[in-house]
Amino acid sequence: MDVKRRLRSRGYRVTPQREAVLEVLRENEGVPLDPEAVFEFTRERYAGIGLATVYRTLELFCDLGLVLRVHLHEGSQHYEINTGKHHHHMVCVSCGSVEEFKGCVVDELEESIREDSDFVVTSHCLSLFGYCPACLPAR
Amino acid sequence: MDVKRRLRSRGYRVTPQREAVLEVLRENEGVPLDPEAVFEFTRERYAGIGLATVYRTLELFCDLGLVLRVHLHEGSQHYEINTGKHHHHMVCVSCGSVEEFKGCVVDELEESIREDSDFVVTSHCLSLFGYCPACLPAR
DNA sequence: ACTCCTATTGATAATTGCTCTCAATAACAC
DNA sequence: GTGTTATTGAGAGCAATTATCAATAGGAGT
Ligand SMILES: [Mn+2]
Ligand SMILES: [Mn+2]
Ligand SMILES: [Zn+2]
Ligand SMILES: [Zn+2]
Repeated sequence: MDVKRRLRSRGYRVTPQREAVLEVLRENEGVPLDPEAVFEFTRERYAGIGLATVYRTLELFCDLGLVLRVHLHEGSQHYEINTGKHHHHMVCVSCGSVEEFKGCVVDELEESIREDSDFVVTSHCLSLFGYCPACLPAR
Repeated sequence: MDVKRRLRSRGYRVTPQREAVLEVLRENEGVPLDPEAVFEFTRERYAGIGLATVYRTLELFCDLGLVLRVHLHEGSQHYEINTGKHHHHMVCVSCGSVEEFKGCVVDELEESIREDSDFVVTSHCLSLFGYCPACLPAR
């Protein structure tokens, strides 16, 4: 694992809790999970893990760039493994299903901003809302 | 006021609390405020207003389309008067200042999605993060 | 393998942002 | 003015997240 090295090189320790959380996120590639869901899945691998540890681990992994925060504008934050492929999400306002889409025009947008404004953009957050194919017929 | 008419026509009542909140939002056009800030400003006009009333009023105004919810991805929700001009925001990760930008490429994006996917997009949420001109020199 | 230092953990308390409840109040149609 | 009922303020309640802290355990050094 490259992750173990990355943790240790920054003074962090490799714990079974952290390994279990990482496994869960990897198994759910493409499915943004909230902390409660990560907690439940991780308990199946490491029964004694505490919810606070899940929160702490998710934040650490975000800092390390292993994991990405996803804002689906629901009650809680969501997280997904960072595959390196930039993308965003479409959320069905009817059933809550989440679909990825790759084409992100924001890179172009950032350029046009560099012209209009003196603001230097370093990141962005984009989510789309609407109806998934399954929910479309019902209005 | 057109707003009074709009409220009454839907069975809502025109109260001094609602008028005070609307005034505050109008005075702060271009400055997304969180409920606590709206509360504090409104108290200067209507000292006895309760925080719950502010929350209820903001939600009502959103439903009526008078006010827009702004996700700056801070702890709390933000709100701004709806001027009818579609735009998004850039947030300085250093000082927290918020700047508007008009050019939104998402409309084009929604089109390309209509081709790639069966998902029907009805709305979107976009925010940009980076450094404002004032904060740039200091890294 | 043993020791020591200290990062990490789990349980739980505390905090935050927001919503609900309910009796008192006040719009406003008549 | 009167009556109906939408609205209000105070405070309880709630859900997500963060802080606290004593106990535990990773792992570098021996
Ligand atoms: Mn994704
Ligand atoms: Mn704005
Ligand atoms: Zn759906
Ligand atoms: Zn700044």
